[in-house]
Amino acid sequence: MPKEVTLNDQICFQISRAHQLFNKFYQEPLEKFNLTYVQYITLLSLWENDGVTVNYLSQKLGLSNGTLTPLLKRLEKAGWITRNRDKTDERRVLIHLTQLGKDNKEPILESVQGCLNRLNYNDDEFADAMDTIIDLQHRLEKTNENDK
Amino acid sequence: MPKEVTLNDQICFQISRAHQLFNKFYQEPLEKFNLTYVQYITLLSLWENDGVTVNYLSQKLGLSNGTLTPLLKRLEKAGWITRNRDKTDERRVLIHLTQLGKDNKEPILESVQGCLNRLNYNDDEFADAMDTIIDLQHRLEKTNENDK
DNA sequence: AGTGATTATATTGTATACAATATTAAAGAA
DNA sequence: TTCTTTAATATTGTATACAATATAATCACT
Repeated sequence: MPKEVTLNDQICFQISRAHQLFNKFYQEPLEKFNLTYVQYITLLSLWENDGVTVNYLSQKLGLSNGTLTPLLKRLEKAGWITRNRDKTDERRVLIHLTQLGKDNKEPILESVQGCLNRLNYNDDEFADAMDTIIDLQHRLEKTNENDK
Repeated sequence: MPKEVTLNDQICFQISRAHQLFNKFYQEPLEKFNLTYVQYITLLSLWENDGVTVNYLSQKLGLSNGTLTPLLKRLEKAGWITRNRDKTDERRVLIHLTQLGKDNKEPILESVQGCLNRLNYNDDEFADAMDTIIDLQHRLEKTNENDK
């Protein structure tokens, strides 16, 4: 007799839930900066590498340019970044952090870290959790590759 | 000297990636049924419990009614479900599977299972991965609770 | 029965998210 | 140099996703 397929047994569903919970989780530490979770992740990438193209961010964040273009415009409007055509290659748009974007790195990271600490992961637990998730990604990527 | 905060070290980011990859992963098995991943998850819940309210689905799926109402209307339009006001309590909308929705349970599950098998999880690995994700959810939920 | 509070769903506004298409610029070929 | 191809970003259309608000029905209390 085949086992019944239930919602809660689906790993995709549990990953979705974790994703939703993270979105909610980040609301509190980011509220005072008027940032969403995805906008924070974008800034995180820019704090690592500034002055990059939309395409670079798209690869790094795993988001399409159809998602990024409006998102970056909102970040620009809020004063965190600038968007400028590359003078040497006018197809490209270069994204740079503004002084505001640079100055707020530490306060934002502190606010987020304060919340992350409340998750109470010790180093081993955290490493194990990351390994499990990365391993899942690899399995999914391998399978997705085969589709092409 | 404090460690640098990088994108790839963020567990939230890795969860997001896994979520995105799952969305892509489900495209292939669901394409022939013209279903999205979230629509599939909704049907999965209805195959467990049919004739439920929007509110019930909202709780079960962890989605707001602002998300579910248009999603259910699309499922209705495609012929998978019906939406009817409860005669005994006209505030409620009861969601029922159509014959099409019932008849396609097995074909859809088979199509999905065929892809899931390609993830190559054995029972122990799968159980461990699920435990890790559920544990993460609990940590996030506990923290989110404190915010209220 | 009347009314205030509660419940259930729908709507609105904003923000992801991506596929497909369009636009423009650069690079390469004839 | 002109033409084709390629590359980079933007736009459009559809689908999540949720907070805040609106609407309507029910419940609880007097």
